[in-house]
Amino acid sequence: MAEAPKSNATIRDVARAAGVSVASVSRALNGLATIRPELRRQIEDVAAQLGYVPHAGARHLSLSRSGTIGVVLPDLHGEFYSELLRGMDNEASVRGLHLMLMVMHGEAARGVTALQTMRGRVDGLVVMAPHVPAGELLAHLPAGMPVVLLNGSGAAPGRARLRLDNHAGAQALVEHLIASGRRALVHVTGPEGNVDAEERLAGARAACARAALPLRVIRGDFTQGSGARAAEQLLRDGDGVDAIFAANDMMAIGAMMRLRGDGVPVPEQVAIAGFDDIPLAQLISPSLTTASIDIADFGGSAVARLAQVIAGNDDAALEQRRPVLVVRQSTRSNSSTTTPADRADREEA
Amino acid sequence: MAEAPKSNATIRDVARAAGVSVASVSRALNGLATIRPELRRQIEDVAAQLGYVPHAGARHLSLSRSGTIGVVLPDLHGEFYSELLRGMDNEASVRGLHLMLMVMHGEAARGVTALQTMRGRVDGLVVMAPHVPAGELLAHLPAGMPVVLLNGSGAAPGRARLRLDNHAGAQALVEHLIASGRRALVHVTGPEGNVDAEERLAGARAACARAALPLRVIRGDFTQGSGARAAEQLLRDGDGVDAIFAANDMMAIGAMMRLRGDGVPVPEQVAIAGFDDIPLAQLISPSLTTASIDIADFGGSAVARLAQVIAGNDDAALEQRRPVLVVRQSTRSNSSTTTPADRADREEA
DNA sequence: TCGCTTGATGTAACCGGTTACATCGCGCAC
DNA sequence: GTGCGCGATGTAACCGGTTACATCAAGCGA
Repeated sequence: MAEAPKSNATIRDVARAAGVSVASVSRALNGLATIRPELRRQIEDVAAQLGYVPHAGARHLSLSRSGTIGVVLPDLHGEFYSELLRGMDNEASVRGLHLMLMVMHGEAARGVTALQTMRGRVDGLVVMAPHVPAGELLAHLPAGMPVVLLNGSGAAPGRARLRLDNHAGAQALVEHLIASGRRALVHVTGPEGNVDAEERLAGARAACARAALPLRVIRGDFTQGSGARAAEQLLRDGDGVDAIFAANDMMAIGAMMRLRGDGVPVPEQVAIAGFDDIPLAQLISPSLTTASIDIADFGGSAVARLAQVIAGNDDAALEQRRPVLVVRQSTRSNSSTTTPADRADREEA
Repeated sequence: MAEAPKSNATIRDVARAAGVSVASVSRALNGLATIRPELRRQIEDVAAQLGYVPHAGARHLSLSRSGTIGVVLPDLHGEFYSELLRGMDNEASVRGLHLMLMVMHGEAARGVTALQTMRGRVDGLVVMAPHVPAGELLAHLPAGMPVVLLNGSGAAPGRARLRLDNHAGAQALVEHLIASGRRALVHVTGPEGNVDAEERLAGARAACARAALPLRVIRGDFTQGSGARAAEQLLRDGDGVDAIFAANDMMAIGAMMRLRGDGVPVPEQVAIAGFDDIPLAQLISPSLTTASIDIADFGGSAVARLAQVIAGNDDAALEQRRPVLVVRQSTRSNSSTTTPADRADREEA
């Protein structure tokens, strides 16, 4: 067990106390250059005794490497971001990197300029900003700042980028709904201007168009509450909707709870599907059919990719991930139905 | 809109380009000292043209302030930590502070020594380490590092500290269960060595002792899975348990899903209660009775408190927060029962 | 014995800011 | 006309590390 630091000794204090030069101390403690083993041990002893801990900031300045990467997120609400962060943290921890958090709170303008203050603070950034065009983002970055873009919109030539194939995911989901007999479909969108939301909408539209079915669209904002409101609207209108595809799981869950609260059986009368596959999706009952991203893995990959960019070996390619359709109870086809709730719970338990 | 940085100009580059000294540039850009307004504007222009962005690390070194605080968490799984982090981020953002994340991943030893590397990286730490004695934590901190302890165990004289009154919360919860007619109580604990878990157990024991009722105890580990396993064990034993109090919401939810999956009506046959009041608790159906902490607010307060400590004006007192009992559907007393699931959903919708 | 190589150690410049202190120039009072 | 004070600006030290380069001593062959 290491000694408790008694003071904030500097490397020069250690050098003085050990009767050597700062260079020797630095070398001894970093195990880098050739140094007499005996001297090294002596220096280590003195350092321990003084409770010397290197000043990370100073080291950072001279190495021009901070060992820290910045994570830029639009928000922290809900399980999506916490899973993403968890995956990032895992990967960063393995690589000995620290994570600095930056949440944009929806304020695109302020958030984007805030990125500049990252110069000299982080070695690179993983940016998820679905409401900001990639071009604008990049324009505001300190020159030469390594970046990995997550799911942004617009072109970003020469930049590493990870994207979800939202279109394919949404299309597969809606095709599943249609295949299981649903005909009157509603899509609850994400917030306006959000790329992911727009692509999911497009995917849903494509699937409906191919089947020559209409698609009703209600605007949401990715919050559980907006999903519930969409459900309310449908309850008021009462025009025989038999499937709801929400652009993310939280809205799907909001809608589901609202419908069930009003006695509408899910999935018997209305099937519900989401997008993301947050942990909650399989926990809830009926469990939620969704387009599954391995969110934590996605985050981890982003960090791994950034490490590549920082190291200078990255092909700057665009990597697409295709979500996989996970069919659960919330979209069981009405033909195979028996009784309401309790039976449903059993299937995935 | 700010200019896009074209290079990584330093303050000396700006000084040279503007034909002034670095001191003037520093003064002009920080708006600190007296400087001729005209000169200031000229310097600002040059800086903008060069796309100059101050190097945070360098500034940090000379100011010996990083504007960053470290957040040390035991884990990131589940909604508890994401809510906590969200509250911290909000408060930090208001105060213009950055957040650096450190997750201990349960490895107490490695985690504790890792704290030392925070020297020169952060201005202070908010530490939540329910499995590490406060004394040991503090012993490994760089000297003079401002700290706010969240819910640790052991004494920490002279340190700012925020704690939950786990004992009172658990006691209130169990008293509620007893008051609503439950007699055969089970407590599912958190992981061994976790202070919060131990205090909640003690609170539950106290309530039972006062009512002269026995309390069966099953060990869990705060994960949803362990809650489910506890439920399984009870199902196997089949000895008429009528209430489960889990030491956190995730385990309560795990147990609830497991029981319902097996056809055991909740709350009719078995009442279930958790602890924390994560967002999911009121989302799930039946909604979960729990001891509510305003998690985000708790996190925000911790950051605010740390800011005080850093500023040097903090009384280093221990602040206790008492969770409030939130009664929801999962513990409705069996007397008022009508039909199973659907009715239950309606109450809090 | 001397010169040269080689390995260990020390000296000082540097990373990029901030700021105490020195300097400079100007206006005003004598 | 001089001296003084004062506000604006410049110089250089400093924050705490790393490391290129200089230095020095020891070892070895001629």
